[in-house]
Amino acid sequence: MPQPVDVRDRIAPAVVAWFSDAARPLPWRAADVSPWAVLVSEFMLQQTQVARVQPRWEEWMRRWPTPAALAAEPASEAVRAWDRLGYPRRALWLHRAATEIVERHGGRVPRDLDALLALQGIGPYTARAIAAFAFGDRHPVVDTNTRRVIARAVDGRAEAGPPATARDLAAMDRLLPDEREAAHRFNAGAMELGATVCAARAPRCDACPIAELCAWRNAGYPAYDGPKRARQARFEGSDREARGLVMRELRATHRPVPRDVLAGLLADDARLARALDGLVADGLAVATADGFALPEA
DNA sequence: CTCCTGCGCC
DNA sequence: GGCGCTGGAG
Repeated sequence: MPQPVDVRDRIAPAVVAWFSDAARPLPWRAADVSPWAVLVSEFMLQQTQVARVQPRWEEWMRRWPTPAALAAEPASEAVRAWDRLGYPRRALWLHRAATEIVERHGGRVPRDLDALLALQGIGPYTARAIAAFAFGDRHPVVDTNTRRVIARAVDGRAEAGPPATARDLAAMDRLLPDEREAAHRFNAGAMELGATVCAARAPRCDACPIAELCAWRNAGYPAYDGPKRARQARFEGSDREARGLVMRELRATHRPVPRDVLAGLLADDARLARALDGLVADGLAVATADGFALPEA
């Protein structure tokens, strides 16, 4: 059962108060970081945990402190420096976004939501995260953690179910304080709560600042009855693994890698062929006379 | 095994 | 709305 409005209105203040003590001191949350630094962190954090992102982010900020600095280098360097963060298309997108920022916005990260959404690799989540966290503007920021917190605290369900962007944004907007700074802190605090306390597997309700307000807890933790999320396919032996192996090889050198060298990485030649096709289609690899290489453009 | 600050494209 | 995309940690 959903919460009555008066209970719902107590959620944000409680989360904001909790967050002022509980916030992890992540470097991209420091007061003096640039919007570009926030943007880079948001790209890296798409589907990737904080602990893995932090060292890569530090390196990137030292090497490319502005969009212009990154745009001045070939995309191959971005892919190389992405290292093993996973989903290497994000490195390509980030490089492209830097170029677009230089071309369209004079090298400054735009503040306007539609301008942000028009950049490569920036979708509904990342655009609002940048507007909210880098510029302090009031927008609902909804990631997988926030969706789970809302599902539990407001809707009384154990899981959020499949994403529905418009509905998710509206749900967060209803909880969001009017005042900018409070909205900013609630956006960040709700994500933090989902990441550190209201965890998917093992929620720590004893440490939760809104436990007494939580519809799911107050209903006795009913089991999730919605659509089951699809099982993630096995990674060993998958095409994903093959892509990763090829990319690791391409990143390790500045010269084209002959196809037979790549074939030595994989017993299954059909799998290699699919991986190469996919990587070329994604722009992550280019075929040359001497083999495959990272893209320079 | 499941989960992770999503996105672009079909 | 559904699918594919990486890799590591718990």
